[in-house]
Amino acid sequence: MEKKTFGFPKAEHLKSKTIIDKLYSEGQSVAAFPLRAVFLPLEKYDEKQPHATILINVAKKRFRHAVDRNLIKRRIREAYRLNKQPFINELERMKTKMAVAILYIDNNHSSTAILQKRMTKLLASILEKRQKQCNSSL
RNA sequence: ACAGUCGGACGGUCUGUCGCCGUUGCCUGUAAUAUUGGUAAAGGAGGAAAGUCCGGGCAGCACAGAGCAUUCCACUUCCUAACAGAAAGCUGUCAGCGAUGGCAGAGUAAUGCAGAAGAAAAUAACCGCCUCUUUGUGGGGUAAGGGUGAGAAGGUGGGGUAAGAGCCCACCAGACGUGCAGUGAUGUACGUGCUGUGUGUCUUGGAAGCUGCAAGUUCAUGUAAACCGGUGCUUGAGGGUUGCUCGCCCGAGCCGGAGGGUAGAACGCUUUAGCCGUAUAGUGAUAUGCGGAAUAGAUGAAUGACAGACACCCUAUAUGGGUACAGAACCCGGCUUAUAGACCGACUGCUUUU
RNA sequence: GGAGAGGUGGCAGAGUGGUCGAUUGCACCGGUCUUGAAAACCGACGUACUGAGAGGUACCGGGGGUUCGAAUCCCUCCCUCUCCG
Repeated sequence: MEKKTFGFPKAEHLKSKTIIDKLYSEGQSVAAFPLRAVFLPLEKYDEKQPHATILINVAKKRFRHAVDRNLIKRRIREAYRLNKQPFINELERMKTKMAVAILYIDNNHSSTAILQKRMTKLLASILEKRQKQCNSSL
């Protein structure tokens, strides 16, 4: 059963309200302007679940019109979709499942090229922080 | 031609790469039409999807009846499922040379109020004018003139008079009555001297049960039909009855405290008061008949990202720049607001041109 | 998505057709008291334009309308907050 490398199916969307609440209250954050990620490793390790579930959020305060918010969300989604593979592989190696919220923290639009660059950096820094934590806890 | 007014209709297209959503077919898989994964096909935002300002459909709850309140609408006729909307008209007023556009318009029988200013805000006499006279800081007449005000007893001119006044006359504005035209608002002719402004209460006619798809229905998960206090069980606790009252109905629980569980799924969910074409009726909104096409239904929320080409616009050329407003959340009918560009039809013309 | 509530000096908060550019409290400024400060008391106190000054005009989220007259009533746009299974 080969999984697609660039897909972003429904199972990878973060939907559960309980996990989201927990994520925002207990999760840790990492920034790579204009993006910010809040992430939380999950306690249960379920084989059927994907390794990372993602939530993308653009604040209404920053962009009043729905058209603008949709455009940014779509660009972020594309950036994640095209650059997620190294991140997923690493999580698979570490045997962790993770919930991640990606927030947009700028008041201006950003081009797709910039977002893609920033996305790779963001995902790398999440892994770095997670790695440190594991080491220190051991 | 140019400038403008009104109405209608449109609001990018194609190719490639990588994705998302539900539908259908096939394969996988199964006890099974469930579930999982794969694959193919044809689809996948708007004229305003927006604001949520009105009106419905739909859903749940409520609804014996009576009275009293409350809110909204208001020129006329007409359309509609309905409306505070649309259509065709009427009157007044403002803007424009004009086509045309904006705004206002139920009634006044009764009754209340009108700050400041002003003599007085409606049985009007401050100044002024005229007159009488017992010459007093007096009596009477007078709404033409002054000043105040949004508004001062319809307006202008003439006659008339002591001075004046619809007191009389002409013209103008309104009201009422009659005739004529019109379904009607209203217009028009004649007659009657009938004539202050604004705004409440009120009157007349019409409408309104409440809550909204987070409505509501079903399933899953999970426990606690447990514990403490108060009150009640036909001598009626408590509840429903639309805002209130009467009256009526239900009938064994109800209120408070401290705590426990779930925050998932499915249905509702898209085929209609809808759209297109055409014929007939109507000035028109619209109605009726016939024929035709139909594929968004997501739910931390899909309908895209990137690259290229074309098309259109701007600038003197392009190698340059630009292509609006804006994203469905149960569904429709309107209104309002935002909007680059561009098309069709009808009409208007002051200063313009032929 | 739907349903409501509100916007007034620097801040809070009254005013619901006429006396209102605006009452009250806090803050700010000046004075009294004190060696000094606080508290208390007294006084003054919005912004812009205009004017020598006295004063005048405009402003109650923005823009229209009704009215003789609007913070108040009506329409429309903007912003803020609350509620829902």
